[in-house]
Amino acid sequence: MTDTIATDTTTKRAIERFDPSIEPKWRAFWEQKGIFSAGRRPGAPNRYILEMFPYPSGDLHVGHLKNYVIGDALTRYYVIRGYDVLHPFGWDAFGLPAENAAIKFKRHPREWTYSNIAESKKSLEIAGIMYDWSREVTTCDPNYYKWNQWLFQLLYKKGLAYRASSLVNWDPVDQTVLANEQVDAEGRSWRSGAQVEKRELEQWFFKITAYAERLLQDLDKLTDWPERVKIMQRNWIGKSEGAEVTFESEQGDQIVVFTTRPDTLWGATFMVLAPEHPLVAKLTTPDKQAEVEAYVTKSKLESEIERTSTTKEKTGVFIGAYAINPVNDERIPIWIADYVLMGYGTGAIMAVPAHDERDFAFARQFNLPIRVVVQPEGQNISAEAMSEAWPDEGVMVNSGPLDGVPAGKGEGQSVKAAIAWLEEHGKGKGTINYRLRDWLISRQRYWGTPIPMIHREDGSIVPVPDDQLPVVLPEISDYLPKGRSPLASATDWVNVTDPETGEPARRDTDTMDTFVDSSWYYLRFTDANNAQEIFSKEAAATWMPVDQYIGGIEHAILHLLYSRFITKVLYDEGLVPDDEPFRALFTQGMVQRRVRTPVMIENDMVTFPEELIRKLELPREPVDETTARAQLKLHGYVLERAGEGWEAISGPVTMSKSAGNGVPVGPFVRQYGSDVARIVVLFAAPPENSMEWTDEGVAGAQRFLNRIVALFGPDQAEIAARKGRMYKYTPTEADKTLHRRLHETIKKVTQDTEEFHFNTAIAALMSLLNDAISYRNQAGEVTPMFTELAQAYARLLSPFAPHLAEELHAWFGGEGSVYDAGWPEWDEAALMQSEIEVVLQVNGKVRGKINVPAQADEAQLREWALSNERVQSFIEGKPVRKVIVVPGKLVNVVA
RNA sequence: GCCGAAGUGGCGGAAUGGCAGACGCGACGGUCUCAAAAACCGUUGGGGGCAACUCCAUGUGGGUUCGACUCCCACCUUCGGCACCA
Repeated sequence: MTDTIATDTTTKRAIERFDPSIEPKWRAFWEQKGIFSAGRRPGAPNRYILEMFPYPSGDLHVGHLKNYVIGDALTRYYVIRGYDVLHPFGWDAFGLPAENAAIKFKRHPREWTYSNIAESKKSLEIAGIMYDWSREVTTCDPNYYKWNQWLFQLLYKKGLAYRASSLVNWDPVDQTVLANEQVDAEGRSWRSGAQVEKRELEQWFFKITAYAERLLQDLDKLTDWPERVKIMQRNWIGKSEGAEVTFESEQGDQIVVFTTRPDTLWGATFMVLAPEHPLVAKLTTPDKQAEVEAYVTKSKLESEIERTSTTKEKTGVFIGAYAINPVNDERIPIWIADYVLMGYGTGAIMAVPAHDERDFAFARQFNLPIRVVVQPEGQNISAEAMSEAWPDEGVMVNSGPLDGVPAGKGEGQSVKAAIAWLEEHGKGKGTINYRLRDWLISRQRYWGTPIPMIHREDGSIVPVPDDQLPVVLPEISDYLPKGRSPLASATDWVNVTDPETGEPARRDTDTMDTFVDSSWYYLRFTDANNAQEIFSKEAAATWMPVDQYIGGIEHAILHLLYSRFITKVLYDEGLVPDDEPFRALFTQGMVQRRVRTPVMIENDMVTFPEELIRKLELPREPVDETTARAQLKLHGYVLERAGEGWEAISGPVTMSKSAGNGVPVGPFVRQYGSDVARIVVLFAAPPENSMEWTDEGVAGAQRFLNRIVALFGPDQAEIAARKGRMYKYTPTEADKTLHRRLHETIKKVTQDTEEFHFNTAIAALMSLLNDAISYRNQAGEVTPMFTELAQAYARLLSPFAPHLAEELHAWFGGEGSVYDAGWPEWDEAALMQSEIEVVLQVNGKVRGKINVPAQADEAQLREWALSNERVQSFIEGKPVRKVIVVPGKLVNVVA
């Protein structure tokens, strides 16, 4: 920090720069003093701040850092404010990627995972992200997954874990079953991207549907969650109210349908079953057999994307059978069609083409009858003339007991009336349906928590007794996926004796979905080293719920919904104090960076590099420059000169290993400092937005820290010498102004930090720095006011540039850590100005400004405004109709 | 198709009913230097004017208001989520 590199010609003071080599000593200092250890301030109000724990992917780049920098800034803010803060870290270490990497690099998943953890941890330490490492958890450690197994058994005992055979999502590449949440809209696996197939398998499920209503209702309690996350969860839970109505086939088989419009039952003209519906085989008449089987087979083979495409023409087959409409005993044909999904409702619908868009399209496609039962007000629609369904309000017609009732959901309206009628006549009942499915947790893979259950020879299942947990993942040599769990090949491990009878039995060979591991890890942090329990009630009561959870929007549904579910289960068990895990949620935006690819230009002809040819499907043969630019532009690329050669520069894309645009943490921090990286990330954009990482942004952050050092560095001894002394002096105007600016800044930084407006908090600190520099240049010496400012500045900087803040604190004679120095408080009185500027408007346009005493009242302001020359000239002698006076702000004269 | 968010200088963004463009980046001019970099000083929304100044301007069109980036209505565009959910 002492390397003088130039001389400022105006003040002849040595210029110093921010030196990143000061950082390691402060990290060691914090570590040694335990500044960021939870429980350091017993009795103080506490905070639990948590970033979503990562999958250990090895070397971190600065894009990974953003999440941690936000959490670290908040942690430091609350620590300097005097809170006892829990800020722990861990590793979501189980899961497919380790196994896939193990297969690819021929290393054991454990070895690969732990070496990644060591590397990632080093990056975080170098970056000075401070965690209470004594509470580190690693999900692939038996001391952790033991409690995963315990949790599984708790759910089992409560009837919330069950085994069932069902049609499940099968990923043919990763060779495993996936949860619904892990399959995207196009029917592709979240990991492998492969088209998922449907298979009938026996699997373990968690009964999350038992909590559907609470998961939905309690979203309203989460006032500090982003609205869009809550909306996504609401949509995912997908509650709809309606009725179940029982139809009967002519042979007497009961066919239950779910409908949200039981009022339109009288308009049902046919019925549709999902192709997979269990009654299809039984009901199909012999003459239709071949046709129906062909259709069922075809729809099984069709990919999810083809099947669910909304633009597709409706397809279906009449199965030859008829059902009786329970409300009017009408005989209606039964069809199968793939637009009816087995996974929703009952897999069977009554079709009311007049009032449902899809049924309408189907009826038109196959010439099925349409009957109007809701007549829109003031219209008289007829089935023949309809060009689209009428799903809206009107009055019920052709509906027996419902005729004349207004169509709608409210009291005294058709839906309620229909449900009442159905219940009274025993033909159906009001019901609520959710789109949420139970959580399928079995995985036929090696690298996960073994499911702690034992299968007896008679087919029954018993849990592994608690005192035999954990069921340790066995060592095997071949973890290649093969359609059944690789664990099945560990025969010594699989073959056990029944804990109750001593008879030979077999272990369950599947492992748990990694989302089970991450659904409760935040609870383990409260008591991470407890060998007796999953966590103690007291520890959970002390810290839970998490006060601030920070992570990516990509977990809006999966992880957050599962965590809420598990917390509710544990709450019902009396183990946690609150039935929601995360009081506040913040979803941060991505860090992006442009990708630069060198391009060959010879004789004005451009040859694209191989990687761009493949990625953007560009021509292999050389093209002229204009064509090249146009082709690149289509993909958001520009062609630019770079030194001697040329580069194709992409638009900003998320930093990632695959895009090759990550800036590694280690080298960056060593060259520029972690404080620079933090300022870049926090200042560039609001933290919820994505931000572009640029060299200019880095230079700007560096400049800011350099200016701080250049201002305070040369004066450090003098500032330190004045520390704690009280001065009696008559403040100059400049003193008063700087004092006011300091307190304005304290207020703004405090408020902005609490609201996650780190970019404006840092802007305020830059602004104050600019003022302080001007002040110091004019004063020409270290004044009492400058000393006051310097002391406060170090503390205000501490959440954002912690190493420099600690250095400043030490320079200025501070004892111990800046984080024990307390956060500066602003003084409202200091914000007052004796004289303020008031804006004068004529007809809403600014026409002048006057300086007036701050306490000037309305009458005075009015007087001054009206007598103002410029105001007069704009009134142009017209009569003044109205004068609006906003004391302290403006006067608007309406003429 | 449904739901949601957003649209402000060359760029990131600031201002949630009261001076639009804080802070930063970039650009331009200057100081220092043999030169460059760094650093420092200044200018920087657009039009008009020698100037004091003035007009226009926050996606588009309307409205409410003394006053609208901010509130209301309609539309356009972009992004995100869901999507044959009965």
